[in-house]
Amino acid sequence: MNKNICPGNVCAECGFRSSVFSKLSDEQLDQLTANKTFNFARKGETIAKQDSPIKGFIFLRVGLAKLTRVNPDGREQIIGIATPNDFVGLLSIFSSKSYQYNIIAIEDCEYCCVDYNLVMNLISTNGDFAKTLLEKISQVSDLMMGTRLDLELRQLRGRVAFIICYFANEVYKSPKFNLPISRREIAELIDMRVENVVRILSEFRRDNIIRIEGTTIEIVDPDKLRWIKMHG
Amino acid sequence: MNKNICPGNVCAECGFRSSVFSKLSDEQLDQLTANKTFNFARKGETIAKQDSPIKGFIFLRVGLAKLTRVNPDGREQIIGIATPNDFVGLLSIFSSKSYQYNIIAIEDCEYCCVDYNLVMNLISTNGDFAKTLLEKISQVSDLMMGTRLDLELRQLRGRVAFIICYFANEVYKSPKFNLPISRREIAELIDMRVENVVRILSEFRRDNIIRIEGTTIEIVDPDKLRWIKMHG
DNA sequence: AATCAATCCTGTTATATATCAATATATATA
DNA sequence: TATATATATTGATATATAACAGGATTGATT
Repeated sequence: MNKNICPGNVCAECGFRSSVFSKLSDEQLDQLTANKTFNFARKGETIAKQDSPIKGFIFLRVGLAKLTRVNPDGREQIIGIATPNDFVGLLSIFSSKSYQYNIIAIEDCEYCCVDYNLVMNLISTNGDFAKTLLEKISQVSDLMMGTRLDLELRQLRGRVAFIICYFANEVYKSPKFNLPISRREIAELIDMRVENVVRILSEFRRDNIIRIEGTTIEIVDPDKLRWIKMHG
Repeated sequence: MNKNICPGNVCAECGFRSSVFSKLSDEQLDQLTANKTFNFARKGETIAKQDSPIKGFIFLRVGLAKLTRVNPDGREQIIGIATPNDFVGLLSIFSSKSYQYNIIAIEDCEYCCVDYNLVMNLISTNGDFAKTLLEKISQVSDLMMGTRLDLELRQLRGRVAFIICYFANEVYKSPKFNLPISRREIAELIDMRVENVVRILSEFRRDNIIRIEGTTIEIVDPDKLRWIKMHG
């Protein structure tokens, strides 16, 4: 990892500032900025490794990353996708000395890593900052939990529809997008088998619900897709 | 709900004190104690209702409660069991003005409800308290998430074994216990159908893995049960 | 261009789970 | 006590999903 100058705007204007750190004084923010590293991760590279010690708070500036874990059977499970301006791994940072999940870039990423001890000190001295952090953690946790619970009681078609809508609405905010993960990874994300992911995608294409061109997916019939997401 | 004198030990000696509020000064704790209500809930009664406004922090002193939610399809899902000394609903209390889940007693319960605004003020003024809270939230969230993720990739036999082990090891700390929930509720908890819960329990009994007498369950062959939990 | 490996895709078959039906048992209510 | 109502149970059947097999396509490497 390289400690570099952040190539983007200064922190005060970055998503970095606007979200979790908004309650810090200018002085405290300067202190933080001085104690962070700026990093790149190419697609496929690991940003953090499950069970390895937590070095700091990871703020994803640009790109997408997957959060994965290897379950006891050795099967790999993707538990979520991190998008720009996310604090990744926030969930477990207060309950463990090591990361509970792998964080792996699925697009080229830029991220900042903020010193762990410094943040901990700020929490102790700045209660409003702590409150913001509590809110953020709570949101992230709620969202993830809600997503998993939603997925659990859908069957395969519903799950595939769900994930297509997720990328279109939440990640790319466009009905046409470049699917950043393989069929295998979709399967790992929504707990199904690769063959069935493929099959159902083909089925959706056959029924003119989506269009597939190489790695690009376009939603053609959003109503029907939404219906399947809810009732499939 | 009645505002009563707590019949147990004073807060300073209660689980209440020992966990999340350990970093408070005596003065702050007194303040908190003065602003809490003590309540009973009989088996089946609702302690908090999904989508209703959050009144305060709920601390479960005695008894068991289930956390449920009604998903968009109207199907009821149990997302977890709260045990004594749990802060229930902690997960969403910072991200929402209303409860994300129902909290329903499955045994007679005693619980305290601590004033919301007071806790919020304490967070702002006492950073170490905030940190403790962050840790607690993080733990709860991790545990719940981990449980759901574990359950997701098990099949039915594995899930049933999981839930029996859960009650024996985590809740009652004994191989013989009184199952506090119905077959239907087990089904809602581990995402399966009542008939299959019954069927698999009978199967386990037939195979001399458990003994069932009325509402009592006893684990007879813990090794085999653990094996099924892991590989079933 | 040739080779290899990974991913993608489709059909067939096996297995797990849900659904339906019918009865028994317990629990609440009048 | 009698009657209704929810829960528990078991069997038969339908459906959804996984597993297996074989081929097509893509991408990287030599």
